[in-house]
Amino acid sequence: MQDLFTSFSLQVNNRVYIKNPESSALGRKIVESSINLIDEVGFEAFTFRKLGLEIHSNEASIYRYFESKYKLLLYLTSWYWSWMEYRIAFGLANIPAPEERLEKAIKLLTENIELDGSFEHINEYKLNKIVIAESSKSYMTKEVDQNNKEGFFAGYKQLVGRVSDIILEINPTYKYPHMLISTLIEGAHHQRFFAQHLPRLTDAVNGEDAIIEFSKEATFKAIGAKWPSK
Amino acid sequence: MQDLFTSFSLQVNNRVYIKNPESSALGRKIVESSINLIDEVGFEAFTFRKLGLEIHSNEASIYRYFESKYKLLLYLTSWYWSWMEYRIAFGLANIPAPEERLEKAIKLLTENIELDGSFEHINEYKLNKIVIAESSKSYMTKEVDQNNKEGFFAGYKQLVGRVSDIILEINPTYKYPHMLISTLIEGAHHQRFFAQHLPRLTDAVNGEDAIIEFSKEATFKAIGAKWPSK
DNA sequence: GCAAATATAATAGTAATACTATCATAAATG
DNA sequence: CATTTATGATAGTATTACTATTATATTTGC
Repeated sequence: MQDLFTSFSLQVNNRVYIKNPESSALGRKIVESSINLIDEVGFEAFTFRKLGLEIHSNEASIYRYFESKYKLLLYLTSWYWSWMEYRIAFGLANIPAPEERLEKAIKLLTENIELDGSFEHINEYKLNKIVIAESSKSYMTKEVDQNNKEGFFAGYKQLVGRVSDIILEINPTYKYPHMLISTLIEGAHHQRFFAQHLPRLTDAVNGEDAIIEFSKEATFKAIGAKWPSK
Repeated sequence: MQDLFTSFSLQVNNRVYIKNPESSALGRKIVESSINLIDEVGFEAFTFRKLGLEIHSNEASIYRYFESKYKLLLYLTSWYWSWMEYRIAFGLANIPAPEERLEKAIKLLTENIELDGSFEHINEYKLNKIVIAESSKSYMTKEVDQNNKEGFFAGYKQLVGRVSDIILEINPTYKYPHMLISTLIEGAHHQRFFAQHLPRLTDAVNGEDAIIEFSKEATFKAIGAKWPSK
């Protein structure tokens, strides 16, 4: 899988950038360092000026790739969801039983992400932390409808749709597959944040990943099915 | 209930403000107009300068009540959770069956909020919209641990704890009551936002409030109980 | 191998933001 | 009625989120 990915780049809506950052060394450096910097200082304190200093380049040069730091955040989150969909597509290939596919999808969606090194300039571990802590800032804005019209959330919606389809395979009468999956994804992200910063909002259980277990259990019970590994 | 509230003010951690806005006409005006203005322009575009113009007062005067717009947001969200806990305390009083109490609590936590006029200077309808769209910006910050230490999220944690206790009354062996409730609250908020702006992430069902139904169903199934109104 | 196109760097500039400081005036209180 | 306290008016600072201009590399097409 490593080799499959190395000469492979994920698709991101081309309206989130002015110039494709994948197309040049500087562009990749911008993406790579923005992940480090946002992870380090948080999105509010992150500026193109600081990023320019960090990569020994120029603020104005960064603006030739991204219109604003919000667009850069949209780029990062879109990339993430596109990556997640590939992980799921590969992970579920050749699993015939929809219950098993669903269980695997839930695991992939809710597990802790580790650095996997498939993409040289993207640190998936840090990107996951950014998506958890900052991604709501990319859609909880006054521009959400405009951005939605331009297709900036297409990847996320497609991912939710795909996993919902598995639910409908298992239980075609379940009424809320999209709600369930989007709640699950956002919920697991929130729980990872809470576990670190507001533990009273979670329930840590030793010796297991409580967030994955909770997610699986809640999902399968909601649709009235048994999950394979139980 | 209206009369119970009129001479009644909700408790907010006194470290989120410099001077208690409940203590003066200007303070109440600041709170009232900040709700209108944040609802109108969004939290990013909201500034104390604009708020000063709006209320024909002075930027510097507002800074005498709140250290920053983030603290003001913390004030608003703390007030909201404190209000929600009162709604639940009143709403569940005299209901002996824990299943019924849980069902009522879920309804109160996830329903659409309407203006109820119990507090002259607070528009609960708009405040609910603000909490849905902006509250994550009050804790998804680099200062979260510091803020947590100072007790800024105590109201929210207490609310989650209280509802979790009802779950444990119904099913003392359920392992994830806090996760379930915090996921439920955040999830329902997200769903209300998605329903308006990103409907492909939800499932609208005619003639019912799908978000409340989904929340009840998922919660009771997760803990292995039947909900009374079913 | 060189001209022309293109990308990047360096610098400067602007309006707005998120404050702080100072001083004057108005309102409340003892 | 004097004094404390709250508010208003104004100004000032560092930073942000850009845009514009010009100079210098780097790439490419012939």
